[in-house]
Amino acid sequence: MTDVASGPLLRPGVRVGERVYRTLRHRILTGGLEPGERLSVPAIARELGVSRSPVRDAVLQLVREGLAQETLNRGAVISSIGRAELVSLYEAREALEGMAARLAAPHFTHDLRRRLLDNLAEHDEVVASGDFDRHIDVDAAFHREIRQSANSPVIARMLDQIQGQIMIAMRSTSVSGGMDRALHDHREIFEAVAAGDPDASEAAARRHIARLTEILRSDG
Amino acid sequence: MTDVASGPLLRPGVRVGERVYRTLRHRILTGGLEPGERLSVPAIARELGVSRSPVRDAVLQLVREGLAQETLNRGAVISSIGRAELVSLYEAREALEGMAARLAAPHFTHDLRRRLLDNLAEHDEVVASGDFDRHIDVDAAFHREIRQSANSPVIARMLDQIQGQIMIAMRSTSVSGGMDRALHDHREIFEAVAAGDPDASEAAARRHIARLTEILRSDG
DNA sequence: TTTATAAACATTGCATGCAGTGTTCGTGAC
DNA sequence: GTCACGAACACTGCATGCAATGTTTATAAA
Repeated sequence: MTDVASGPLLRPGVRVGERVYRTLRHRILTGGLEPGERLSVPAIARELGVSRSPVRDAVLQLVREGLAQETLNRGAVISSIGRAELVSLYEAREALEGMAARLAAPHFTHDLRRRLLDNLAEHDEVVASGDFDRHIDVDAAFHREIRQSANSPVIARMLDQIQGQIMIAMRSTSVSGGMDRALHDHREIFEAVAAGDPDASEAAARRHIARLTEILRSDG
Repeated sequence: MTDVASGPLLRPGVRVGERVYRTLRHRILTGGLEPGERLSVPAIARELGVSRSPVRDAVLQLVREGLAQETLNRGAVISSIGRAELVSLYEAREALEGMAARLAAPHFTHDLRRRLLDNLAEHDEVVASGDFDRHIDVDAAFHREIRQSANSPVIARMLDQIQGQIMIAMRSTSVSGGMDRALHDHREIFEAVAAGDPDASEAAARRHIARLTEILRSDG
């Protein structure tokens, strides 16, 4: 039992509701809770050893964020992300990742160069070893670096949100366009951003995402 | 007193919390509640004639949406949207409005043509009469038509959210680039979308927003 | 008059009560 | 065996209680 009350609940400065939210979000994103599964407030409260109030707050936040969906008087269930919804997510992601890369280009620093090169090196190993799970992580980390460097909090927040929903969908619909191809795309984005070229950076980032969208639209 | 319990509370199928949320959101967006103002849960509950629970739910949603900000144990206040945050909002908006226009182009219908032409005609009158408030409304309606035609629920939802925060900021920082210029931009977007040209549609929409972003970045 | 202190007050965040509603499961008729 | 019905059960959503915390006001000292 993952009791929320254990560990950093004692630390003041973090609401219990916030901790419950993070716990549930983590479970959803890592597959511990599957699409369609009910989020019973009393059951979760019992399991985590807290009252229903903070659990209710957490569930409402998940709904607001698109990770769960609710029906009146019937509570919330983990979102089932359909094909059409997933396409829409990728459309938004293409636009925002493109803009993030554009904005990151003029903010390119030595430090970012180092982190991106480290990431690409690790990605190389991962692709060579064929470890798909690690690929997912390294891939996500690359994009996170880019969007944090864009220095645009709104874009960063929206991309985080999109990322969460995509991760749910990925459990049922794998839209990998190939690990090696993703790595190749990342190198292109890196080159453009490192060169400080906003147009090329945006174009490279968009191609990368648009390719996945196309796979989604065509293939089953 | 705007008692939430009056009116459609009796109608089942709408949660009280949802009604409180809409009431508060409307007040924030129309200026009834100003940036920095506290959102006292007990006070709002008393005023609206409901208990604290649904009010608390509503306030948490507003925070989640970026319309309010909270501090631990000190509750929430209406967001003050600073210059940097506003720029970030416009950056995200540029990317998303551009993509919305791109997606709307292939979905152009006779019905959409009529609604956009109506809007442009009305906008003409409004500009001629110099009515700035109506300009805001007509302008927003134009963009709403475009993004609803994009048929991408994620993009539509995110643009709605951005629009809300921009409306707060607009009260202190007017970033109008001129009503006539906005109307001119809208005509360009209309032409491109009506022609079914995705690239031109996206480019026109982005120029329109980017111009405002530039005004923001430079001018005080 | 200004500053320090404490006491009164209000609010937050979690816990819990409860009516209304939806769901499940067992019983009996066919 | 299958279906209809109803009772038991569980959950949702709103209301309210309460300890901890923050804020404000009143009083006293300098």
